[in-house]
Amino acid sequence: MNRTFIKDLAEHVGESVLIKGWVSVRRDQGKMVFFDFRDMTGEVQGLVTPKSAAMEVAKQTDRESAVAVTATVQARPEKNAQADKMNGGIELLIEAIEIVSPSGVLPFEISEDTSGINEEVRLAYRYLDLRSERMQRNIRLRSQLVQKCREYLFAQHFTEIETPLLTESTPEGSRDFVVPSRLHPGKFYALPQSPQQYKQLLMVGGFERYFQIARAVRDEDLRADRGFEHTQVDIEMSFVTQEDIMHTVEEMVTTAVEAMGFTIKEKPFPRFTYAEAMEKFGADKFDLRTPEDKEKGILAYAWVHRFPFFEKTSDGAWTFTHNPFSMPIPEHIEQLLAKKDVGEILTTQYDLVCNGYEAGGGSIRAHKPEILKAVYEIMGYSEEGTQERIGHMLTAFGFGAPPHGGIALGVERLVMNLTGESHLREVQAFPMTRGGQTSVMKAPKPLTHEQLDELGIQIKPPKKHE
RNA sequence: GCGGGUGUAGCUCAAUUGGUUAGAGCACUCCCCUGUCACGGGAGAGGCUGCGGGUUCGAGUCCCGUCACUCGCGCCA
Repeated sequence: MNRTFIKDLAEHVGESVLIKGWVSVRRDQGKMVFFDFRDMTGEVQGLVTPKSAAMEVAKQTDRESAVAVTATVQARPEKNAQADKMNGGIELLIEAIEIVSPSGVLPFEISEDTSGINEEVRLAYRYLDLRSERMQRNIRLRSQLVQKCREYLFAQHFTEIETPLLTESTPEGSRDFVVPSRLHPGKFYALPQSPQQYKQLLMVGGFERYFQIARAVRDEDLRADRGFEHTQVDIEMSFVTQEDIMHTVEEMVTTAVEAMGFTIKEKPFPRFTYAEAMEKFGADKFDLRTPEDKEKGILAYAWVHRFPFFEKTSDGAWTFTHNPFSMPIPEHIEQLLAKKDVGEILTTQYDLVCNGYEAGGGSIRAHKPEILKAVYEIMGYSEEGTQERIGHMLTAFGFGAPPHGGIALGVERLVMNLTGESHLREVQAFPMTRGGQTSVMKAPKPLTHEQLDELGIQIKPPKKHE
């Protein structure tokens, strides 16, 4: 017999069916035993009557065991119907239960919200935590969002391209995660903080419209809304203006979240200059929702643009505020090339804000070598230093580089907005603890001496604090 | 790196001012129960109070150290 999905059972009243899934709960009344069964499509009640041959197995069928159940679908007696529940009008009259895979005693309760459970325990048994209703909903919602974005982008003639994971350390930005090279002892790859340089090179490579569901990794201390790893919808387009990109992103986000049944507070997304945002909200990210909006789960997107390009570091040097590869706004190009009034130069950077979070950011890039060079000069790099860091980009831009720009949207941030979750871990399948330990498995771990030798790495004994 | 919070049964928590045998709910085991739906009723098992040291006649409780988890700051183009 073919398996029937639980959501389709109502179409099979009077028929014998085979379902497969898990036991959510068993209610044993002695002569009669009730079950709630669950598969990826839904839930249904089953019952074993006194004369059923399944009674003996039913008594030993524990919660969360994987089962295959043969049963007749029947309408519930009227007084026992549950109108508010999925399949509340039907039930399964069980003929046989096969315990496909039994479950031991659960380390914590997964039939209720698990957010109150100790994080270490949840993550040690993350595969059980993932069975809980809330985690199932969050992870599926995440998948749907990515699907909708992909559908939109493919419809707009984007090409999905993967960029390398083992790459070069970026001198700017955050601390790199590094990977030792066996073939080149003493040398290291870095994991990407973003596909920034590769996606720009893809523009030089003639793809014009690129996207990637990209993993990005940064070795900075964790927060509730920030992990070592995150995923971004990474986009880059050629022969476009800032308006074009903002329009495309806005349309993608709107199409995706509205297709999923969410409501957006204001369209087109309101825009604030950085100066306006700082004056009005005291921050470059803010929440435009009223208390009623929050209750209704409404999404309040907004753009922030016209950021300062540079800011002073503590030792008085200039550094970029967002992205050194950005173009200044058109009317400030001369000023940048002349390196005049550096603090007043504005960048083409635009950030997408939603419900108080920064959901993404991007810019028009400097595709002309002299503009990029000027940025590095302002930041105090010598000719040689600039060549060392970004000489390959300057070279590439010398071969008919199209004007281009893009954006990266944080998938976790977007899903947090959709679900109302305030913790990154609730929208990632296998997150880390705040201390950087992985779920289920216990990385990071020491390497064997053989592995270390092969990599040419010597581990110093940890420093003793006096 | 800094600051706050937490750590007691498998899970969530309680335990008066430092005081006798550390309790409860859920989960688990056994018994009873033919319409339950977080079923119900009865009985039972289950504890290195994170770890180490100290103060005290006596420490889950006070002190010092340490570890883990967590929230924020620094950091995060």
